[in-house]
Amino acid sequence: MPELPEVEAVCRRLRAEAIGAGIVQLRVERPRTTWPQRPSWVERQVAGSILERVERRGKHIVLRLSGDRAIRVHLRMTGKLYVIPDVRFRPPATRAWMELSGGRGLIFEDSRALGKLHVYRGRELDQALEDLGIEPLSKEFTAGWLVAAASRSRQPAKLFLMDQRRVAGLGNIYAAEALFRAGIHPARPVNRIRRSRIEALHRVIRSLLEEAVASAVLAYSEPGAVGEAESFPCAVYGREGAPCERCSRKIRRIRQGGRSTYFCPGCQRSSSHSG
DNA sequence: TCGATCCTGTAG
DNA sequence: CTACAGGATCGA
Repeated sequence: MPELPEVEAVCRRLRAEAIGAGIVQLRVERPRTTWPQRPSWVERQVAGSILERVERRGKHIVLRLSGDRAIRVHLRMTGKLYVIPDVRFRPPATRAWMELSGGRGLIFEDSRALGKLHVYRGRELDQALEDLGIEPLSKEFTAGWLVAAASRSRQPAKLFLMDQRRVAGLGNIYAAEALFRAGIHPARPVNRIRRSRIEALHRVIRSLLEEAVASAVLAYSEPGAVGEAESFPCAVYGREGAPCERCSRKIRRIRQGGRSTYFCPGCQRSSSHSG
């Protein structure tokens, strides 16, 4: 379920609930979850360590452990990572889990089982993350950076935004929402978009993500909330056929890179001369 | 740069 | 039954 804002919410909650906890044991229920690492090896690396820090890089969750170990979790489409009070009561779709000190459980639940969990020692983690692009909420992500990156690519705007090697953390929803706010047609090659509009795109990516993080954190802090942060009010995503909130034209859906793209044909024109 | 693929669940 | 799902990777 997660893009950057939801992953960020998960990280914050884990920090509040699990920092300092001992990891009594890790169990991998599904070998493919840690592939190509062997489950038995992964389990051995982690047992007996302390959870010291929780970090986010793009859509990846990094659990820093004592003993110079790190766990990297990617939730993909349907993954959830959360603490339960009693490790004995695990949901059916649990793909991996940790017994924390005191009998609590850290659960990696994932109905579609596309999510991943890997363990790294020392510097190995940096290698695993080296292909990831810039953090869109960092100070390095400037308008100038985006203008330069866009000028070097002929990719359609939406695929450009979703390319994790460029900007890390945007997915199908927030890429579409950002393009709507910036008034950019999702199929438009990024190197043919006016500079001022790329600068606008930079601004809306920031504000959109900040809003979405706030919204996800709020939704995810509700008691009982376990994985969902489906609270963000989308202007285009999932609204095919509904009227655009700005111009009342019908939201359209097209296919890009095998995925659905939603956009407003009135607010996001193929030519750069839209209003 | 595209399509197929990895999986399971749900909606139509 | 088919289509689709907030992701990423692989081979053609």
